This record gives sequence, structure tokens and C-alpha cells, in this order.
Amino acid sequence: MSELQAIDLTVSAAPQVYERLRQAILRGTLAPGDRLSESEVARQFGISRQPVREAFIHLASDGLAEVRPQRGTYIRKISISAVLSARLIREAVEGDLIRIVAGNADAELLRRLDEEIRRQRLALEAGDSDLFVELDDRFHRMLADAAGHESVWTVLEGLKSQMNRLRHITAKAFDIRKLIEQHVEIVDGLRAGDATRAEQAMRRHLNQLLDDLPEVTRDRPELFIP
Amino acid sequence: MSELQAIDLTVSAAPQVYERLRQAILRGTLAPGDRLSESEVARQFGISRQPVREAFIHLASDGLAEVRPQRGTYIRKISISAVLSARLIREAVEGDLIRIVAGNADAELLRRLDEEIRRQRLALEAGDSDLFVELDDRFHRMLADAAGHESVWTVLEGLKSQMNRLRHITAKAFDIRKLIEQHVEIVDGLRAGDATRAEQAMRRHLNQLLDDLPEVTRDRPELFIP
DNA sequence: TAATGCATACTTCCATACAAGTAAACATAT
DNA sequence: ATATGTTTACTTGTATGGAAGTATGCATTA
Repeated sequence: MSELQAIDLTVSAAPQVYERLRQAILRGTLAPGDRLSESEVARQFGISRQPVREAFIHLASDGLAEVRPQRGTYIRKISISAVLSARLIREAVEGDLIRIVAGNADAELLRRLDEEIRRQRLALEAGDSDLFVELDDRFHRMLADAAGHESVWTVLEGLKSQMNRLRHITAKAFDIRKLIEQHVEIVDGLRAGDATRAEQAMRRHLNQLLDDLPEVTRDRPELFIP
Repeated sequence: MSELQAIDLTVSAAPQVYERLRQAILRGTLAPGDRLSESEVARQFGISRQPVREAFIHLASDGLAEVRPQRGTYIRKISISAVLSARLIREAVEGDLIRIVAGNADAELLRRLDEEIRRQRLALEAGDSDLFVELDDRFHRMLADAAGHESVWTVLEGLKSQMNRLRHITAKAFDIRKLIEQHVEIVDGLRAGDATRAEQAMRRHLNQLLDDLPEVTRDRPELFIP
């Protein structure tokens, strides 16, 4: 692992280390199967082992790392069954949420959603897939907020992060153009005030992963476990 | 907090402390708002502060505790919005799962579900609400397994634990008899092979909380935050 | 009486030292 | 050549001491 920027010593170190490592894992800078060492990471941040150790514990609790006593700490490989479960949960939950939104949607919301889709197209044209992943997060979060269930998002966020590891690692395997068109279909359903149509569009959208997954796992089998 | 049974010193201390504290929180032995101290808990278990501290971090990551730097560590009060979100997610997900099960259900599964309901009635007659909460866990988990999505349960389990804190703390506020009859309706839907009927029964069942919640929060407002 | 300053007893946080387990390289014996 | 035992360099786990921040009670002051 390369040198890292120093942390801010005026506030607690452990949470900062946790967040930095978490981002590195989600972006694929730290790859599934990579080994971490408390002392090595501590040396790179210029702090002692203890706060690093606490960050490891937090990551393990998130399912992003695995601490094997007296052996080492490893970045967890992407669990295919966990990804499939996350997808199923998102389909069920966001399917219900979008029905609620369909009963609420006002012109202001529709305008903001259209604006988000416009930005997604710009990210596509710029070929910036990292930016698209971030905008996709915002789009889905905006819908959860519009349904009046912001706190549902904290759960969905954890699930989405597992799926985002896939996206970042093998970004080009996903047809971003198709995903954007599916976003359009969802918003069209809302615009028509048709809850069932919006729900079906959302479910189709979240089913897309099932089409893409086989290719990804075939190309990079070393990143996955069943 | 009273004296605790000593931990097993032949294996790592921190995970044991974590699990013991977690159970105490879910069962209400440690009440929302209670204060914990690294040194105090360490003394009771007969170990040093460090493993206790690591257990606190893990609990905080689960949303069961809150570490306030230089102030203390507190058992988190039950967040009403978090409970409502958990309920909404469970309704959406278990509604989809039960539809899958309705297409799969064989005689053996129906027999095992009937058996579970029989045990639930025994727990009711014995007035053992702790046992009922445990059996209720098993019932819902059995349905997730039958849908072929065991790993969905690891997510639902975390959500259910938040709701179970409610149950344990104010057990008598819940009409266990009614909950069992709702279980029966779900299984009847499966037996009829009627996916829609099973789903509606499941959704009604998970909506029950909305009826019970106001009374609970009125009786014990000090345990909750919005 | 009310407000302010201070001492004191907490709290979490970090650094450090040591304990105990693991794994791999290497020497030795068969 | 193969198998076995040993050394050595790691790994995580625990204990402990001190640093820094916070709250509280008490004395002092206006």
C-alpha cells in the first residue's frame, strides 16, 4: 500500500483511520483478499497500533474486513450471496418506497430528479464512472427522502456499499447508459402518477445486476466467494 | 449493574464481552440511557480496560451504544424512527420472501411451521414472553430460509433486534395471542398456495407494531428518542 | 442569594511493553 | 530426497501508564 496523507491529530485518530480505510475498500484501492497489518498501517499514518486496531474492529463489524487472530487482517472478498441478498432487499424496499413517492410527487421533486438525471448523462459523457456511482447514490437517496423515510437510507446505504464495490472494481462491465434510461423510466412513472408503473420500473432497474453479475464473476473470480 | 459471571480466559476476551453486553442490551437488563464505564465493566469481568473498550466500539457500530469522548459511554435510547424504518423494511422484504415461499411450500415445511406455532402457544400459556420472542425469531427466520435466502436474514436480524428491545422492555404491552393468530393466517395462506393472501397476512402482521407503538412510547417516554 | 473560579475525580484516548499464537525458512536427521 | 524439529520473524491480544477533556462539588466573591 502506498503512503497515505497524514491524519488530523487534533481529533480522534481511530474514526479517521476507519473512514479512510473504508473508502479505500469501497473504491477498490484495497482489493478483496488484500492483507492488512496493524503495525504497518500504524506506521503509515504515524500513530500507534491501538487506534488502527479499533478501526479494524469497526470494519470487521461492517463486513468489510476479517480479523483472524494471530494470523492477520484481510479485506473480505465480495460475497456473491451477500450481494444477491442486498439486491433482493433493495428491490423489495425501494419498490415500496417508490409507491409512496408516486402518491406524493410534486413538480419540484420531478424537476430535481430530472436535474439529477441530466448530471448523470454528463458523467457518462465524461467517462467518469466514479462520479456516476456517487450520483446514483444520490438519486436513490433522494427517492427515499421523498418517501419520508430518510432513516431507511442508513440501512440501504450499507447494502448499496457492498454492491458499489462491484461497480468500482469492474466499472466498465456495467452499461451506465442503460442504468440512466432506467432512471428515466422510474421518473416517468412518477410523472404519470402511476405507482404500479413506477414500482415495476424500479424493480426492473434493480434486477439489472442479475444480468451483469455472471460476467463480472467470470472475469475476476479471485475477488469473490460464494 | 450486578456482578457478572467470569469470562473464559482461554479465548479472546473482547468478543465475549461484546456478546454479553449485547444480550444484556437486547433483553433490557441494560436499559436505554444507562451509563457504562470501561474501568467499571473491566473490573466486573476481571480483565483490563482494553478489551472492554473494543467491545464498546463494536456495540457503537451496531447502534446499540454511543461513545461520547471524554464523557462516557451510554446505552442508546430506542430511536422511534429507526424502529419504524426497520418495520417498513421488514414488511417489504418479508412480503416478497413469503411470495417466494408460497411457490415452494411442501408438506414438510408446513408441518414444521405448524409445530413452531404449537410451541408459541405453549410459551403463551406459560406466560414466558422471553421464550416467545425467541420463537418468533425462529419462525420468521425459517420462512427466510425456506425462500432460499438465508443471508437475507443476517440483515433482517439486525433490524429485528431493534424491535425486540421494545418487546423485552415492555412485553405485556404486546398481545402475544394476536401475534400467534397472525402467524396462523400466514401459514394458512401458504397452505392454500395463495401468494397474495400470504403476503397480505404477512404485511398485516408486521403492521401490528404500528398499533402497539403509541401505547409503549406513552408509558415509558424516557426510553425513547424521536 | 447568585455567580464565578478552582480543585478533584472521573471519562475516553493513545502509546508502549509484553504475552501468546502462527507460519515459513532453514538446518538436521533418517 | 524426504521428513522432522527449530529458529525467527512476524501476527493479533492484553495490560498498564499517562495525556487530555469533562462534569461536579465547594469555596470564594460580588
